[in-house]
Amino acid sequence: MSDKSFKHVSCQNCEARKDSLFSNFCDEHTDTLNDQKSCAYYKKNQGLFLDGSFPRGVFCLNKGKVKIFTRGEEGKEQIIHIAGEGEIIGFRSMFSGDPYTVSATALEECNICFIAKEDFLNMIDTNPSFRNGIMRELSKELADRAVFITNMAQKSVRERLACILLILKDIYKQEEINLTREDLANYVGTATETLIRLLKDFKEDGFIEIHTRKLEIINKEGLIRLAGN
Amino acid sequence: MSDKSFKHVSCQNCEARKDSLFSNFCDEHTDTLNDQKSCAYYKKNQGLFLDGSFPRGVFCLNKGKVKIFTRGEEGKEQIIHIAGEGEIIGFRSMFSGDPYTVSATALEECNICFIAKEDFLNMIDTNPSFRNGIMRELSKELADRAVFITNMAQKSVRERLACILLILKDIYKQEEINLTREDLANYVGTATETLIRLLKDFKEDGFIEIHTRKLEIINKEGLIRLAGN
DNA sequence: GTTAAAAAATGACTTGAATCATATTTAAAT
DNA sequence: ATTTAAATATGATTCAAGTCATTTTTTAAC
Repeated sequence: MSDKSFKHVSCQNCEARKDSLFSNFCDEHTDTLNDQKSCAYYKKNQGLFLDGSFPRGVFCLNKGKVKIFTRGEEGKEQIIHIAGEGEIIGFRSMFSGDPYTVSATALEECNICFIAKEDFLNMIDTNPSFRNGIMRELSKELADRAVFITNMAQKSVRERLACILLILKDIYKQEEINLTREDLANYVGTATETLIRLLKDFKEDGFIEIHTRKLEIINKEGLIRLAGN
Repeated sequence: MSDKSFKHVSCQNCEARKDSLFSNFCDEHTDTLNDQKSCAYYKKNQGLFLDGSFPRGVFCLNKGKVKIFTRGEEGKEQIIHIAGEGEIIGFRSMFSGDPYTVSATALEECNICFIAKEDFLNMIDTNPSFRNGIMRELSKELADRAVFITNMAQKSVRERLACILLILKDIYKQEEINLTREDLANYVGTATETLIRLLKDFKEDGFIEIHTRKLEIINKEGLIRLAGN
């Protein structure tokens, strides 16, 4: 399962790249990218980087899911984002000389490529359309986080869970949502016990099906109505 | 008070520019900026832009304070940020073709310059050091918002109020903090009544002094301890 | 297959903070 | 100065959601 089929995807043939900010690279740029990147396998719960450490480059997620999180005062995680296939991870910290302010950990077996800071910044400087893509992405995330803040401030835990399940649906697509209850609670911003109780409610209300730890959304419309945005 | 002394600051002599992303513009670039910008006076509660409308350029705050906010489901405001002198407002939406996702309103009498989208984007394309400054700023805000989300999720209203007061202290500097209780509540993410009660507590605990609507922080250390980060 | 450990679930209890109602103060308008 | 409206303040009540304790289930390790 975790054999070499996981490793050394070429950028030219990378399916994930089609959904990524590298998607409109010309052949030449793609070749260069392929030469510069290195490719690695991450097992479940393996960290990509830690809050406080210094960034040496960016990660590009070929296969799997990665959680991006901060830690609050008592060390409790707050998940800020879950990255899916094709996402570039950690590019926000390329532009300041500062250490990471978030941590990233593989949520499942992942295949992840790495591009050194120098090469990445060179792409930014020399490829205006790529640069624009990056800036657009930065802005989009800024907008997403404003919504996240507002939801945290104004919605009930129940409504927030509905929101998060809808977000996860978009990330996991046809796959079932596969997160620990604790991770899910740390994304919604609630206690694990509360989250478990709400999942039970959602099951009884016919919004989701629970297959041990995996979740399947069976009434998206209902969740949208509940989430209320 | 709100006479023409407010208007037509030149970029060359602008005090606010020294604290802004335009600070290391060379003389030539500063002259160009000065030619391109237009200058306007905003009265209290006047809007700069509204969520959903299309951006036509960026605003540069010369004097005053501006709140950046979203609206939740029932129209309740959530303040995301309060901009002070020298801040460029609305540049996040320059990079996508999308409408604003937040609104901006003057909190007091303001003097605000405007730079058309085209001119601004031209600066980004032709001035790498300015561009880097902008990208650094985008990243910094992204980091700030991750902290904001975590605080919302994990801190009590009391702790959040302490955080926000400290943030406001940095924005208002020597001035007293001058916000309605409602705005402050909409920044902390709580009900106005709860906020009022907590301000009273903070006064009794010797953290702040209340001069009718204006707030003065008299025990910063205490607030830092309470805020806990 | 058995054991150990981690994750998920349930119950009982407590409380922070929201809501609703109303009063008082401050600021703005005439 | 007087009226009106907006902002601030206070009291009473309710409830969503947190915490702590314990049990059951699932997963991983040997």
